[in-house]
Amino acid sequence: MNYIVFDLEWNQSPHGKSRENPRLPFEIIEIGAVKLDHERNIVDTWQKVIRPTVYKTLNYRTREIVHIDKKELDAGTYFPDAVREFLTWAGHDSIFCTWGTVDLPELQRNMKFYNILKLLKGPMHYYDVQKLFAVQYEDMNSRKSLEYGIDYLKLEKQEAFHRALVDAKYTAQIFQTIDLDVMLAYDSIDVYQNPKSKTEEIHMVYNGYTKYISREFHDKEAAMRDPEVLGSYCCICGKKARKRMHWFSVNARNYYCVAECKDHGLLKGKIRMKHADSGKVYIEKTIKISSQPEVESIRAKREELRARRRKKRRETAAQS
DNA sequence: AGGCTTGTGTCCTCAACGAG
DNA sequence: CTCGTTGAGGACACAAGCCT
Repeated sequence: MNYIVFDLEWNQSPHGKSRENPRLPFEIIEIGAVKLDHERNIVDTWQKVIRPTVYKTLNYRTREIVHIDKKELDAGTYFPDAVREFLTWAGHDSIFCTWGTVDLPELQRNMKFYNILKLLKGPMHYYDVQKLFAVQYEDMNSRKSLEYGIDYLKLEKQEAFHRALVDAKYTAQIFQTIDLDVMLAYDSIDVYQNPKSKTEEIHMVYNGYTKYISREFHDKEAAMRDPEVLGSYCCICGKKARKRMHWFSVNARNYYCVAECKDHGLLKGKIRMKHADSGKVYIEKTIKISSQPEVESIRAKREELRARRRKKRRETAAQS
């Protein structure tokens, strides 16, 4: 088993949104990758410039960021050939690692455009090094730039950022500093190819929380009627926990609840609605260990929401 | 410039319910 | 019965911050 730390550079329509191809808003122009063995020693690298077929000139903003000239692009590899070679080089039992959450979806969107998405089965586990960096060095929820991470760790900046192999190397260097237990406790799941059937649904148990990714439902209401979606199970023992506060929403996408496990105490649940490509919806549910003060603040949040609506109504009623 | 995510806030509609 | 109030929540806009 190897780790494949990769990075992409991409381009977009040079003439604005009105003249973009809606199936491919971003076109990959370079793939760079570093292979690490199971002890995270660097053992190989791989890099290819991709010859664009959709946007043949660079968007002015892309030109400012990515230092690739037209000659290099014109001499590049046709995307499907490059991806086939990349995946073969990566090997089937490897785990991908990227800085942030966007590279894997972008890779798959480009693959879908060229009708070769079947070469990469999803959903898949991967390591988001940007997230691991936040867990180990920051406040857990921050998302910093790659350069911030390199500066923070005082690693040498020999090569300029924003070439795929360079950024992949920097990401790999940061990845090497992440404690094994942090890494194992915080893997990520890419759901560009979200679960379609009950058997494809994902149930993950982490240190202190669980994650569930559902199959597709016709709409939000159908999802919020499903017993599996609504259930709150203890993230330690897996037993059904008793609801202390029913699912309530702050907006159209997020639902919260509080439950209590007989043996392991207070739990907080969060449901996030996601839109699948097909127009249907699926949900991501996390259940975490909570505490009395946190439950109080959730309750306060709900009360505040109600109070604000009440106040608003009073004001509008007073005006008319 | 554009995509994506997360959090906030506003406005509107719907249904339940009690008062008159 | 109608009306007003209330909770609930959908639709949408906006602002950060990442990514290129």
